[in-house]
Amino acid sequence: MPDGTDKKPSRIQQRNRRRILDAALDVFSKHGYRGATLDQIAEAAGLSKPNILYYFDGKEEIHVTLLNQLMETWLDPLVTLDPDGDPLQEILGYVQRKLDMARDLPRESRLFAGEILQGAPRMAPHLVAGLQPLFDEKCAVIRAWMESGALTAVDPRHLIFSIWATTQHYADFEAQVQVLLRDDPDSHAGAARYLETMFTKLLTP
Amino acid sequence: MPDGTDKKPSRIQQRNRRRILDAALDVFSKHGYRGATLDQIAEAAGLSKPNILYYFDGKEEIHVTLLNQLMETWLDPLVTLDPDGDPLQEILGYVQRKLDMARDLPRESRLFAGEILQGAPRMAPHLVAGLQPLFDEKCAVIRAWMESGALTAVDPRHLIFSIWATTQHYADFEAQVQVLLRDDPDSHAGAARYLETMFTKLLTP
DNA sequence: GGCAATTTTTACCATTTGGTAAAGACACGA
DNA sequence: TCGTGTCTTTACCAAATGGTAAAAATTGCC
Repeated sequence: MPDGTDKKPSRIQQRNRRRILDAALDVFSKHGYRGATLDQIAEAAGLSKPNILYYFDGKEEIHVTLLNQLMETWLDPLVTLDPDGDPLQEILGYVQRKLDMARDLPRESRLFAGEILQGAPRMAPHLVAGLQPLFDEKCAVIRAWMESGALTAVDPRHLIFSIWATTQHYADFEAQVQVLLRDDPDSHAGAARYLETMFTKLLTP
Repeated sequence: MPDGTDKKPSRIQQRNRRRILDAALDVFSKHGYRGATLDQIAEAAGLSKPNILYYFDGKEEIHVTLLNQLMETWLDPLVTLDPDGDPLQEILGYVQRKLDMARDLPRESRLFAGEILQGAPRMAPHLVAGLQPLFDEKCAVIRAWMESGALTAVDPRHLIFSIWATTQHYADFEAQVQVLLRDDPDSHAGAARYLETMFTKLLTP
């Protein structure tokens, strides 16, 4: 097994670890943690099961690694929210970025959703250490905007929840959305328009 | 095994089937379909595993039974949407009912969310046969309200999605919400106020 | 109480699954 | 080209899990 204290992962190591993580993202997001098997991941990665376990200590480590990597990507749009920008445009831009992520990274969205749905057994520490401070900080920013009169005053916490819920819904509930929207050629644009309207009307007098 | 063609299920049968389904709802909603084991369900129900299999043909039948029962409960608030009522009040009432359901039936919400998240493998027929027609019907009702000028015109499909997403979010992502809201004594009321504001501002000029 | 039908338990089984040991193949610098 | 460290395969294993057979216990009706 590649020692955890290694200085330089070889090219083969980098390539295979990436392969494994990509395959695992596929499988975990499709079947959930317990529903995914190492055999499935191995086949999707084009490697043997013992070979997978040469690169990772076990199923759980693969899952945790994915979750860790995901955190950064996932929080990035919120990090980008600029206290010095135009309040409404900042919020609308955030909504847009989250909606684009739901379209472009549905596997990541579902991996995250599955983990939270089960009570975040492998992610609770990250939520407290990573998400909570950022959430509080941005809530304060939004609250300041509202107190300055730049935005209609609503509870910033529920505002953020509603942004997460409405955007991620298109990835997490895709199976349902697809049945109900049937052959809508560009539902993404429709969702974008709808959400822009909704949050604009909410936040302006 | 109790014959499927039975006329009258005995009292014992009724009691034990109910126990099993309640236990299974607990376990399935907490761990997902594959994550749940018959042993866990059996223990939660206070019965032995073979005894469980005396009442149900297998794990899958228990799951499907739950899903079938759930459909009715789940769709009921939307069924109640009255074409002859006051448009805004009807929508706001629907939001309220869905939010109450997220609080009162979180297990059901998570069971449903988990099933959809995995691509609705055991529910796709029900979505097409049960949900789709109702969805289309109510979209038409809402569209008519909008065309009559009683509500601001937006895409009714995305409106309904946003209602589902924002309300169910409080049940499905409870682990996250709880971390971020920490010791909010009555977050339900806060969510109710926020959502009422949001949908009112969206749907009125 | 006696007896048939229902319900529950005991004792299993086959498969799946996460994981391991150790031998073999391979890469690459001296 | 040789040898050392890296990577991969083969052959397993123990535990967990969905499920079954059949005996034992219980219920409910006459």
